[in-house]
Amino acid sequence: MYICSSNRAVLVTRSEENYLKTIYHLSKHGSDSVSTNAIAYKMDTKASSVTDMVQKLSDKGLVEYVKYKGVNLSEKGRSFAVSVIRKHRLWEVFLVNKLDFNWDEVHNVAEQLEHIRSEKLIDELDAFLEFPTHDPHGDPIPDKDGNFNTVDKVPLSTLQENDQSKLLSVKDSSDEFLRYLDKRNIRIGDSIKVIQIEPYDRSIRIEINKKELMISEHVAENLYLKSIK
Amino acid sequence: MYICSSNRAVLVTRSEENYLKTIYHLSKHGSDSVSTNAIAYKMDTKASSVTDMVQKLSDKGLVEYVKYKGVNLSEKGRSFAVSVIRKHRLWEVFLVNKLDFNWDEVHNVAEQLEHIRSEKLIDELDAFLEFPTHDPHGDPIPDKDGNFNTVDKVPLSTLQENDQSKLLSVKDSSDEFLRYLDKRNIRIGDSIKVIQIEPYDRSIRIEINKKELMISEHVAENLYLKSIK
DNA sequence: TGAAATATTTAGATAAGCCTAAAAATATAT
DNA sequence: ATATATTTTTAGGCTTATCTAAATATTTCA
Repeated sequence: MYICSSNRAVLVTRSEENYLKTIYHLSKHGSDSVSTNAIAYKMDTKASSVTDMVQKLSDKGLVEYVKYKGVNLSEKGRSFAVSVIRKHRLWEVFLVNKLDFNWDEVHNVAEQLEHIRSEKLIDELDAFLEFPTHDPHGDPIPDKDGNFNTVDKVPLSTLQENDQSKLLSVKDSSDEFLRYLDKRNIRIGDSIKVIQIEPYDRSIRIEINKKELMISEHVAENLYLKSIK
Repeated sequence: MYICSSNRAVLVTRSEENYLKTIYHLSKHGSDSVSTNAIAYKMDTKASSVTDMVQKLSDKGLVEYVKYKGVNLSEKGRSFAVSVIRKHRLWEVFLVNKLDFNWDEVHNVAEQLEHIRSEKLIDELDAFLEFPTHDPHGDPIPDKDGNFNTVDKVPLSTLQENDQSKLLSVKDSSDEFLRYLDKRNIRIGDSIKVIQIEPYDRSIRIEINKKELMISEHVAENLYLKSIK
């Protein structure tokens, strides 16, 4: 019988945590291996640095790595990545709900806070925030065991005319996009109805908060609505 | 006219912050230069490492360093050290007052949190905690400008029989000592009266919370009471 | 299919922060 | 005062995480 433990005896540095997190995010989309270049691009570093690190992660059993073929997280690696994401998102909730941060201001600080090592800290923070299930951008917060509360979501750009649904999260959470949404009073949880899709450029007229608004296809691709199946 | 700015353009690494903090604490006691060995002992590192770092801090204008003679913080260095101490103590208050940490559990976590870089974060945290003036161990929290709320305090071991005063802070804030105090229900703010001093070993019988208690000289040296002048 | 383009890895360098061992300066004590 | 002990610095190495440039593998497409 195997003890398929998550083996937390492994020491993972801050830099390794960042790599694991990035690989996790990149493997959400395409379901196959993550390429060296994709990681380098996302982390704003060089491919050669990625190769070095990926070899180290492989030696530690955190990723499965085949030369020239890219990497996949191991069970252990996924567990670390999810734990970092959990911390990041809980801190974001703290910053927005308890301190006076706007949702476009939390990212840099949360990127630092996510590396604080203390199980008690994160458990107490979770309780203090009353066990939030989603961060300020609508992304789900994994629980202690790494389980996500998954809800089917689809980009607004895939909806049809007259479809109506609730804004669950944003794909792009850059300062610029979030401020764009603020300016138009678009908030997570708002109900959005597709009034008309312009065939020429696929821009969309929507109704939100009883007002009509025009958004580009690009914006629509970055808004996730609850799937209406 | 000199612009005697605190010159925050200097980049200070996490390790440098730790050295500055340690030098600050060591220069509180003896008022002259801090020796290489004293720093090494306090930081559990080697004297040669301290020499390296102290030279770097000197190059950056954060300390005044004379070979073989030790270091003193510059104005700039003191400012960084105090800023780290401010962050450390505010986080301790957060952990104890908002999360469910005991005062003997905060140190390790605060040592990590004190290095988070975000002026907004620390200002908002300060406000959220309602601008606390002291941390859970009774140590004063400097304000944004680095000013401490100073109150004269003296070790309990210097009091005379029948003297009575309030417990302001602890000198030793190790887990062991704090748990020793917990076990005897001794808390910051409690009023303590010296009943009798045993001449043989300078152990002291005190009255606290209407009960009498025997404490060793060593314990008495680690309890700071409000000076009765 | 094979040449050109692209992606990835390797080799060797650098900087930070630490180490050990040896050398040099300072302090102590007879 | 000078020999001994202690403290501090220097010299040279190590590790982590990065980089550039060159070498090698893979992919693309004519």
